[in-house]
Amino acid sequence: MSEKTSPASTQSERIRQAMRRRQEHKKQELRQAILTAAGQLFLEQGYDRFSMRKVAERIGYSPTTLYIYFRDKDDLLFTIVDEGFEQFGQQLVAAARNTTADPWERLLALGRAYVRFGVHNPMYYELMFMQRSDFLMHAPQGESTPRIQAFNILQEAVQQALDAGILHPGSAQAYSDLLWALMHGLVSLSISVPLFDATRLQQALDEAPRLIERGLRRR
Amino acid sequence: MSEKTSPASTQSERIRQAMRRRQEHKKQELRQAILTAAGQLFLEQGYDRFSMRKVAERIGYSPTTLYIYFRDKDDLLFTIVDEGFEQFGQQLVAAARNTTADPWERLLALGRAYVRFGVHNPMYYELMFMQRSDFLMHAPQGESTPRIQAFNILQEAVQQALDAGILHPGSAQAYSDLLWALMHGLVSLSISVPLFDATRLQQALDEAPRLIERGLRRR
Amino acid sequence: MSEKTSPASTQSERIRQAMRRRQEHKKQELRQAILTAAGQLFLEQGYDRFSMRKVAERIGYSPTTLYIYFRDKDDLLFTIVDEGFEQFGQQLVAAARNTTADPWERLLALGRAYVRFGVHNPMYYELMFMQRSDFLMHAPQGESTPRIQAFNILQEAVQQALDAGILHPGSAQAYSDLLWALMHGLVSLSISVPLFDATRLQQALDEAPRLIERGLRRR
Amino acid sequence: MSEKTSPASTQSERIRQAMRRRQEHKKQELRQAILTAAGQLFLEQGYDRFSMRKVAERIGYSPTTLYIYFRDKDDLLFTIVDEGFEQFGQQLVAAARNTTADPWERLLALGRAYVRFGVHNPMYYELMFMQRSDFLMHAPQGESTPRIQAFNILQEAVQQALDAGILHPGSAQAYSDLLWALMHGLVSLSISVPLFDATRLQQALDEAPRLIERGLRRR
DNA sequence: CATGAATGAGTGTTCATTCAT
DNA sequence: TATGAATGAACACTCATTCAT
Repeated sequence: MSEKTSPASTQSERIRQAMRRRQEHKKQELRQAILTAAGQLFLEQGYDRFSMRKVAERIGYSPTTLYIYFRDKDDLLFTIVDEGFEQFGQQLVAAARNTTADPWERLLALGRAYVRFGVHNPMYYELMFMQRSDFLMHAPQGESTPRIQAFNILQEAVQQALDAGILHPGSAQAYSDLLWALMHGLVSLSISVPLFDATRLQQALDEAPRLIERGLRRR
Repeated sequence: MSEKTSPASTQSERIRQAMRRRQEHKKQELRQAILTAAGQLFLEQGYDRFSMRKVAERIGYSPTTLYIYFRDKDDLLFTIVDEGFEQFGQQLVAAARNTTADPWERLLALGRAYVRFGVHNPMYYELMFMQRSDFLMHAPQGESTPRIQAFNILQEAVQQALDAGILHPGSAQAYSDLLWALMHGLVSLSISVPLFDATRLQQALDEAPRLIERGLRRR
Repeated sequence: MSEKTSPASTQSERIRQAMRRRQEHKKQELRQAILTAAGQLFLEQGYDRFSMRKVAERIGYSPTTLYIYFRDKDDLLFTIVDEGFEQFGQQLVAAARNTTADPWERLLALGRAYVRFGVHNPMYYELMFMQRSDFLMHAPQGESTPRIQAFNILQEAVQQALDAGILHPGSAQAYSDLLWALMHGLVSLSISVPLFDATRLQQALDEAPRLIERGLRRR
Repeated sequence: MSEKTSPASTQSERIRQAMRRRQEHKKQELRQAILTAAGQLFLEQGYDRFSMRKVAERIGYSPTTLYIYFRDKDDLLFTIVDEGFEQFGQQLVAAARNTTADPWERLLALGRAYVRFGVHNPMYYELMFMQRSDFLMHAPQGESTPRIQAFNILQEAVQQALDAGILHPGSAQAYSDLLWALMHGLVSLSISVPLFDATRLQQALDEAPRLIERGLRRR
């Protein structure tokens, strides 16, 4: 009677529940396997060579099976994008949290986190911001706020910096969009333009904080 | 004897020549029609829904006909991209030329020209810098310098500004990459992220020169 | 408990198994239907008018379906060729086995078997030795010895005859190649030269053993 | 007045005739160029990769032009085959003529000539006897005897040898068909079976006369 | 004579998806 | 739950050939 799950339950009820849990577990495992395989495939072959069949083949299940876990191709990509936004949001939040004291430092931290996320998760990034940015405005399954919300944090940080008198007066949105554009430009160029290689990216990144802080022009 | 086209020519020769000219004209017209239709289709449906057959249908010709004018699908896209780079290069050069005096102004003019090109020619831009940036390193038909050369002008402008002591000392490449990233970020977000609409783009653009000139941080 | 199929099995398990068997059966049937239709088409229209789509049409399935059963066109042909070599090998072996005693008789039996195979299975023969002899050097699926191995039996028979002192001394390979050429000549002429009809083939065949035994020249 | 071509002709008539001759000459030249290019293409790419377009491209004329000189693709191939049979016939006749004295030697000479033709002109041979043997029974343009006539010479030589009592008594046709089969087997194997390489062919050829003369069996 | 333009028919192949089981 | 079977739609591309000029 020490089982806490539900106050009064027969043994058979408990067994059935455990089975269901185990099944649910397995189900989640396969679901995850699909997502993982899809991610790999996407990374290796790119968006337009990505196909349900190839994902299925990769995990050793039939293509049909994928449709048990995902309504259609878009639903799968959608889910990947969701996971992407989840991690993205977390990393931005973490970056903001670690630097509560100094608003300026927080801005820089957010930028670094953004670029790091993109460079370390090109697959997510490409889906989220390059190939399927139409997903941006959809809400993740079960939630009501669109994914783009993840961005509020940047705008808030800018606003706080403005409030603290650290930035030249101006529109929080315009400032944060400029920062977004700069970071997106760096990440997306490094993803899609072979010429813009790791070295160039790094050198640009090294210079970026100065650009944001004091601009390029000498006085 | 009043016909000037060629010193000694029979009437039939002249007629034939005129016919050939007319045919050539028609041919160029159709070729252009293909390119135009391809552009529209591309804009409406996006890169991965683009197909030769749809282009053919759109102009009311058989798919086979396209292959008279273009070797294959890539050749068609290639041609579009070429035209894109042609205009792109010209507009950058023009922008640089109009502002010979002030190196700083020239930088800003280049930036404005870049963004304007991208925003006014999203189809070109998407092919050139987002979907088929592999073309960047190819040389256009008949030439030997890769298309990317169009960029030297930016780097040169940065270098001149450095030489003039207008910029904080630093790497010309890193600076110009930063500027490129910023502009590319603005253009590509406005192209592929519906949320990043004209208003936001404009507000960011209005602020951009100040960012570049003096940064965001107040002193 | 009287069902013998597997020691302990529920009824539903047995039913499922039977279903699977039936399905498997059906699948093999369709697979065979494809091969048969392919064979017919090949015979009627020849190698270069052979197409996957026509095969599909012939069996009343969509072209796509063929790709469930065969990786691609070559795989289909490959499979036909495999079956051909299987039968070919068996018939040669059987011919050799039936005449173990007399090495000379074995040679003749092999020759007869070769020609009979070719004449009775022109489709196989054409693919195996005329149109896709590149398959000769591939190994059948799952095996490692190339298909051409089927030929060793002829060379061995020649060697045995040489060892037995029945043949004029000479190279086993040269002898067996000559025999091969003679038989291939007969079969391929009868397949591809309409003029070389059954009667002529038969009359040549009747004379062949004498040619091989004592030549044409009178002494 | 020394021009002999036609008894009474004005100068203009003669000029026109010369022009026509020159044109005719040019026309024949182009026709020949087409045939040559077709031959090369055929040799390089094989029967089923042969196409009118490629021939046209090779000579630098438009595909349409080929249709001025040849009714259709088959007509072109037909013409090639004709030329093949022409040379083939000549070489056989020459071989027979050079060895008038000894009927046996003549047979061998014919065999050698046959094989040499096939090996030196695989393109002709393949069209004539392997891929388009349906042409065999057509008559060349303007003639009435089918191309296959070229073979009478072999049958005649056999008959002469029979008459001279040099061969074991038997059917001339059966004997000549056997010889044909042997030679065709050697040539066609060497053409279409990569495994049957030059060395093996040569060794078989070296042994062939003995096979024909006295068979393989030791007495 | 030669061609440029054009096409209908056809090729092998891939894909997302559904249905019955 | 998972699957095997199947398909309609599409794709890029090639070919032999015709027509008007």
